[in-house]
Amino acid sequence: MKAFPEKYQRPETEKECRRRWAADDAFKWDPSLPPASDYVIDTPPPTVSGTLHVGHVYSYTQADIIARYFRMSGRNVLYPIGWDDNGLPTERLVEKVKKVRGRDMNRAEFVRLCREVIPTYEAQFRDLFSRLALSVDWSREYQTISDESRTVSQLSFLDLYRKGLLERRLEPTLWDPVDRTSIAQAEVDEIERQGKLNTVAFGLEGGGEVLIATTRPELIGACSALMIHRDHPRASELIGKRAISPLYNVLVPIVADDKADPEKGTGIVMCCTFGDVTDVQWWRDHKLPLRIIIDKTGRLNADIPIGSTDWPSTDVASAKATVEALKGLPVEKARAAMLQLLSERGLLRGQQPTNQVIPVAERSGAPLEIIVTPQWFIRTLDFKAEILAKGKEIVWRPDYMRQRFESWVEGLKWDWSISRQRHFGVPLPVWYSKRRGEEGKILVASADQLPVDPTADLPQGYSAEEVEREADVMDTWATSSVSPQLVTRTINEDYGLDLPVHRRLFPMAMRPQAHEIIRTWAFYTIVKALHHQATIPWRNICISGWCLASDGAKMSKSKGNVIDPIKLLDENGTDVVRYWTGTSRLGNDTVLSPNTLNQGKRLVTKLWNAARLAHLSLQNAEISPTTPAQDVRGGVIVHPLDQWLLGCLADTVGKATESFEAYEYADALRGIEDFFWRIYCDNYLELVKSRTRFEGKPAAAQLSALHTLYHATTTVIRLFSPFLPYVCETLNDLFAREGSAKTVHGRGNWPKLADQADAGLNRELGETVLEIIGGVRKVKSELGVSLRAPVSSLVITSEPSRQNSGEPGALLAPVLGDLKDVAMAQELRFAAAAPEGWAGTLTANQELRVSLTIDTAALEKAKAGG
RNA sequence: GGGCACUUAGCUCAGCGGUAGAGCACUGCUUUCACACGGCAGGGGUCACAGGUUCAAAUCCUGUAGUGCCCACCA
Repeated sequence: MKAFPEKYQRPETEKECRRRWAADDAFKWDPSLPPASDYVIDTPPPTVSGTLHVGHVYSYTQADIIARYFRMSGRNVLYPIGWDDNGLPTERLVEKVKKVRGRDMNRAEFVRLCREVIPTYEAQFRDLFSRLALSVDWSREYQTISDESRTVSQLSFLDLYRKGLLERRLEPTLWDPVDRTSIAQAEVDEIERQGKLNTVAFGLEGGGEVLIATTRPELIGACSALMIHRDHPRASELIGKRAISPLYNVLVPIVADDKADPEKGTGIVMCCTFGDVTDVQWWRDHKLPLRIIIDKTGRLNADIPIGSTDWPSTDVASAKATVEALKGLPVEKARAAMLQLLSERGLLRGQQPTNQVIPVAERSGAPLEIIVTPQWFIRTLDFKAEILAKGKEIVWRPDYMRQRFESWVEGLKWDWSISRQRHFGVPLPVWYSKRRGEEGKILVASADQLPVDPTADLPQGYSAEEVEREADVMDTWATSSVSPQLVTRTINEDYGLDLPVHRRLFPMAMRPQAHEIIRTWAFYTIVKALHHQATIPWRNICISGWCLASDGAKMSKSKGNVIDPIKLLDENGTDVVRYWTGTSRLGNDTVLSPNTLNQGKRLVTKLWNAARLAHLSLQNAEISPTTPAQDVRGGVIVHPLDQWLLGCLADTVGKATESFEAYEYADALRGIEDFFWRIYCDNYLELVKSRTRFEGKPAAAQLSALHTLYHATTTVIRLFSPFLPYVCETLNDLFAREGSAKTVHGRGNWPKLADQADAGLNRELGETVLEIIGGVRKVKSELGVSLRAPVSSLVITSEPSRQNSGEPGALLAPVLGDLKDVAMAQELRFAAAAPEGWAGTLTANQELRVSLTIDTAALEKAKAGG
């Protein structure tokens, strides 16, 4: 064995471990092993859009703990890593860093800038993940914007298009007027703000008026109907009549619909194309005309065909004046202007403040508009039942996270829009024909020409003049939703680069991810697997919670409670930080608590020192340990306390294994820690010291102790190693015999239950010994003397009720020497009753005499039974 | 408005039908002999509240309140 260093040199050791893991290819998937042992992880490719977050540390470490366990347990783990580097977040980052605006540049130039900026940020993530000791296979690193990823993503497009699951449709879409792109339902956030509910008077055809309430008066021009509930007092009077919109004088039908709440506002609401999602539904249900007055930048149009046949006005001239007054104004300003105009004419009849929750774009924060543009949609609404069924086939960890998925699917209102009017993404692989006779025909790229950029390439058999080029790109989720397929490089039986590998690896074993992207990443990945192969993408999904600041609040820049993960690692060391993540189970949010970090620090130090003690005894010993089970059976480990310790260890191994198999790594950690501190360090090491180190002990007892020490220490190191990879790797190496410098994290290196001694071996004896040790410690503590203070006489008696059933000394005979040593007792004897006048505990002059009464019932029973 | 989770010692959490647990913090003691980044002992909780089931409830059921999240509505 190597010499044991005085102190644990953390930064150097961490580096050395990483070097060795890389040199040994320790974390590579081995294709030559039988497929049944495969354990494939669908690692989240982090969005490379800026700052590292402690949340990354938290969730990626949890996944790694699981990965390390499964690898050690013998699975052939494939743990890939990639970077999601395209899409809106990256564009915004590049715009910030380079101080440019993507929309003012041509695509090629902007993409060049993106590719220039990305590597710096990827390097930061690579550095963090590597320091975290993620046991990923770095040789499989990929980018979602690489040629290969673009090919796979476009293959996914081809397959869905061919199956009719992906369509180009001209229809209302959620629109971000700041980023000027269509977005998906999943990218919608909400903000709360103060708004005003305005009561506005509409005229009635043939005289009279009707009052409506609206928070968006600037959309009066887009009004295509008024909606009223059947139970509204004026329902019978109004339904079927036509109203005249103020300022535009457009004739709009008054329509009955039960979604109009008679209690809200005036009970009569205008339907505009489009103010919100309900408008879209009304527009569809009642086949209302489309009246668009807002453009893609969120401003009011100048060109509004009022007066045309499907946009009739009773006073076209004043309508045009209104259009003229509002043209080019952004919605907020148009709203103010409109209210001004209404109030000048006495048409604004009331105003009351109201708390509004309005939908905004997640990325830009801009209030959304709903705009009619041609976009590409993946069909989801027609497949809710199938998607839900697939969700039920997957094991959600924790199980309740499935509910979030299900309520999201049940609440879907839009198909999945994947086209984005942006630059840096995977291009939609299509053109539109301009050939005579097939104008507008969609020309899809062929599989063999991928990856394709329609703005640069052409469809086979067409000239540049014959096509209109699709300039949109896919949303980043359209690509990251095939993250498993990016790894297998194959979509399904028909499309791909490596079908045999895909057949072997897909569906995968496990997806780790955070809960806030269940509605996006988890959902989209499930949809893609369903559409491509009618299957689930993975058998398990592990949902991690959030990391909160130490005050329990969400970390955010504005609160100034953000912690830099690199600093956290510098200050504490990776193992300590990983310990903290390991104490929190899947799905639970956690606070970054100094207490827990401190606990981890203590553990690492204690582990180091306990190993050092064992090492001191073992380094010059000539022993050849086999397994705990064999050494007990083979008569090498003969001492009852050694057997007891190994029995406890077996129990710990069994429980930890069981917990890990259920993905309850936090339970496993707790059990391992419990054994390590309470049984192993606090008691066993104290008990065994004399037998290993003092002269004059029987050789058999010493050999027994040394073997036990070796087994217990090396097993504990392996048990802790998924959590504390660096210190465990280092310690494991120090105990390695010459020429066997295998990593502790190697496949199959998890302690096997079959190799352990019998669980619970000599349990009663061990517990009785602990009771005696505890009793002596308590006496010494209460008397305020050192634990090392010698005891002149230690007398042990049984509980009064047991006193007739025999001498406890006979039962404890084999461990008397150990008890004497650990208690520092010069004399140890058993008595039927406590000696007269001792009264349990006492001191006399310099002498410490201790009398303990213990319950030996269990011990006797065990003796009798065994 | 619907759903989910949580509410246990000052703090962070475990326990989930059978005498209240851990770590940190607190108090006292303890330092040649692995570790003072240690050890030992101790104080501290009517397990959110109210009902119910049970021989027995922190644990199961019902309801209430608070916290967080998800979803929906938002004229």
